[in-house]
Amino acid sequence: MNFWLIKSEPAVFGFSDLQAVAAEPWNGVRNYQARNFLRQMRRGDLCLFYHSNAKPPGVAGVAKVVREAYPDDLQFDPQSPYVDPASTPQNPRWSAVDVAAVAPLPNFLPLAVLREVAELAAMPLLQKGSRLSVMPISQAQFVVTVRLGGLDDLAQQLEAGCG
DNA sequence: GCCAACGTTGGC
DNA sequence: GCCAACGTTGGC
Repeated sequence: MNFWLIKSEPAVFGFSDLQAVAAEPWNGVRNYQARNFLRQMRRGDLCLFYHSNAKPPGVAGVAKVVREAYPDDLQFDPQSPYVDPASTPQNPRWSAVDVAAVAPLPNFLPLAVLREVAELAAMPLLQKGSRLSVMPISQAQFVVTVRLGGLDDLAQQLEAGCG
């Protein structure tokens, strides 16, 4: 299993919005590096759900991948701001996955708190200039984060290897 | 292929 | 609102 961090602006789509639906297409990603990470996602992979452009920004919950990469519909939609005229159904440029909520963090973890955790110092999110909306993280980083966030059971399951 | 200009992200 | 960092575009 792999672990990821995905960003969303809560004013647009926050973790509570994810909890309100069975699954949500993670589309509109228009950065090649982020797209390539989307394509590496596998069913069952777990994601930290990060609120960007928020007050405060931080990790709000845990989500999981429920459908692996498929062509992002929005690239063909002339009405969408995410349309890409250079993309064709025969050769789609952009991908989406579907994600579903697993659990909210009982303790929301603000970015400022994450920065103080030594075990998380290498997380891509915390690197200078990091702007990717989808990034890989290690299992250790995921476990440390969800434990800090109050999901002790999930942390324990993953450490026991039966996650 | 270089690089300046521009747009976007996202914390503060 | 500001601005640093980064990606993309397009002229040459």
